[in-house]
Amino acid sequence: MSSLDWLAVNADTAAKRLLGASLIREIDGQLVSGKIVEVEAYSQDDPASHTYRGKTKRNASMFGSAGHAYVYFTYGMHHCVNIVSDQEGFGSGVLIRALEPLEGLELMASNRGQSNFSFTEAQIKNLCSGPGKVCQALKIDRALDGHNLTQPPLRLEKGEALAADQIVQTTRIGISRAIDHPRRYYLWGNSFISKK
DNA sequence: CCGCAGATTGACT
DNA sequence: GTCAATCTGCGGG
Repeated sequence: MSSLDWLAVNADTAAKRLLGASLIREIDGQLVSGKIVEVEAYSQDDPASHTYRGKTKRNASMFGSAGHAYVYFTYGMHHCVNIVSDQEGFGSGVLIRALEPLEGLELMASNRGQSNFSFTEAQIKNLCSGPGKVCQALKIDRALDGHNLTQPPLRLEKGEALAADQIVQTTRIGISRAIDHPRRYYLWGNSFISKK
């Protein structure tokens, strides 16, 4: 079932389509999921993209077909997950920067190394408000690099269509090149994003 | 509340 | 050898 054809489009279009979709992780029979509320687009023609200088061992899955995962390790301690977009052979993907937690919040907290999780607003907002946090909460690492997102233990489900005015477009975070390219998108008014 | 330094590993030059 | 699509805690205002 290649039901992720809707991601075989340029990274910016895929990014906007991914807002509102759900990422569902299964860990030992337990479900952990969240709604995608903040993303960034990267592609081979973009100096800020890992694929800008061509295919390497690290970024190979970003050149694969749409709807697969690209997971990389950075800063010596964090993983980040992208959803591959566009055509096979063109290095393109969408970084998942934040989720609105839906299911398995206690397991998320546990995965994040937090104890005494008590569902306060502040604690819930701290679970998945950043790309490193998302991977920690959903226990995503390079073992899932290249994974097909139509299959367990990590799946993607399309959300409801959004009105254009629900999406905010702005510049990306944490990069040093192409810092003026407005390729970051988030849901307007959503309080689970990493930053305004 | 805000800004910044430190942590720590692997991939690429 | 350099540097990274980050997070956290701490110190100052």
